[in-house]
Amino acid sequence: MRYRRIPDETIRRLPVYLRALMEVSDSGQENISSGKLAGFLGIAPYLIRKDFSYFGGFGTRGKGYEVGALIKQICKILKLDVPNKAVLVGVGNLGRALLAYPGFRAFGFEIAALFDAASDKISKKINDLVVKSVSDLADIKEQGIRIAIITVPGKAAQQITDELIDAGIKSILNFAPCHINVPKRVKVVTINIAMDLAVLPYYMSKK
Amino acid sequence: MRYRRIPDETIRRLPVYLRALMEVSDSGQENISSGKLAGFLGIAPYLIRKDFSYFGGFGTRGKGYEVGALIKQICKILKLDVPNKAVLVGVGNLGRALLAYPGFRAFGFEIAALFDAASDKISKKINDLVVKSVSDLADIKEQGIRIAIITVPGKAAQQITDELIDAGIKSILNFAPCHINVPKRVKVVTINIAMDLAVLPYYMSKK
DNA sequence: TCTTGTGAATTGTTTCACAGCA
DNA sequence: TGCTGTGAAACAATTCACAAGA
Repeated sequence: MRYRRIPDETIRRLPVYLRALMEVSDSGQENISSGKLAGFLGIAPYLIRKDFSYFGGFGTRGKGYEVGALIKQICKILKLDVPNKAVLVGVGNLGRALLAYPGFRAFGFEIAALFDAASDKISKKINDLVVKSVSDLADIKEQGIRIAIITVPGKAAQQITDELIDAGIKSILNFAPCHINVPKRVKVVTINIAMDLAVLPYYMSKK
Repeated sequence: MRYRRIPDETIRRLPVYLRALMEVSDSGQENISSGKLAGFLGIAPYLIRKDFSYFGGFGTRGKGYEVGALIKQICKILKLDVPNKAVLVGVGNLGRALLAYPGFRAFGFEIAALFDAASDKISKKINDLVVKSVSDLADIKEQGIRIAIITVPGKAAQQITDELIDAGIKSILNFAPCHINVPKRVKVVTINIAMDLAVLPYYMSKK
């Protein structure tokens, strides 16, 4: 295939493939076809093939894809082949739930620092990590952390974002229910739980 | 504008607009232009105008959109103008965090029933709700609950989904890190926290 | 003059159909 | 025979440019 920019949608699906492949691998299977994978994932087989083809065909005709090799390849593409440290800002209910969430580790992520604004939380220890004051955010510079997870109230989100960027953060997973302004070089993914829920009644009424 | 199907992406943005408009309204402003709103949201002004235009022009040229009327209109489109009850299945860390999450209420959602599989959680009371056993899921039929939020481990997700559908659930917000099979008439939105995080290293390395 | 509303152009993504290799 | 890989077609969403109303 001649060179083409890799679609963002393809990148978004790679972790989905990765997780499914890790499960297939655990079950001992060494090969899987796009059709089988499609059954697992609810994604069309031709879309799976096209997605994989952007990175150079590593399937075998008649046989499917080699699971182990594919896992390695996707990890490499996504830069998950090295450990990734993240800082969590906002140790409320959601923040603490994320801290206990096992899904991050599976992709090689480690939450390596905690910050909060509330004085009653600062200096408390959670999961072997001491919660620090947001006024000390600059500390993460020395730890080489480039990813931040924000679970602060909307009102605080922009200021925390600015401080994180000053402290060298290069990408952000944002749970605050609002848009945050960042320089173009910084990537933001916003997860907006209430807003994802809010579309359901619309679709329900259509059926 | 001649009739056209409303894009899914437009629907997905409506709650975003709604939340911003509620803030604008709280601040006392009665009118807002697409340009101003664009500044708030990081969405292009012409896209905002096009989105609103699908529902019939309710702006005024030279002046902008009437905030109160627009809020009412979007609520009506999304069917958020009536209270919506939801059931939460899986009262782990994430489930409890969602239970405490104030964002749902702002859109008129109420978590009206809790279920879990773990016997040590069953019959416990959280926020005035008693946790029931998943074997009693059929109970929700009588309560007229049509929306479910699933925060169970991946392994349990499909079985819970099937039982929810038997119990009359029409749409699902799924936090389990896997695809769930449902009949076409049921709408599923999956939020996959770890997978949203997993794309960040890729984009970081591009800059 | 300001700002909406919208056809047309552009860009991006998915689906199809099938050639070609194991 | 089974399944990949991929151009081309179809579909979907965004961006542009500008006419027209307040």
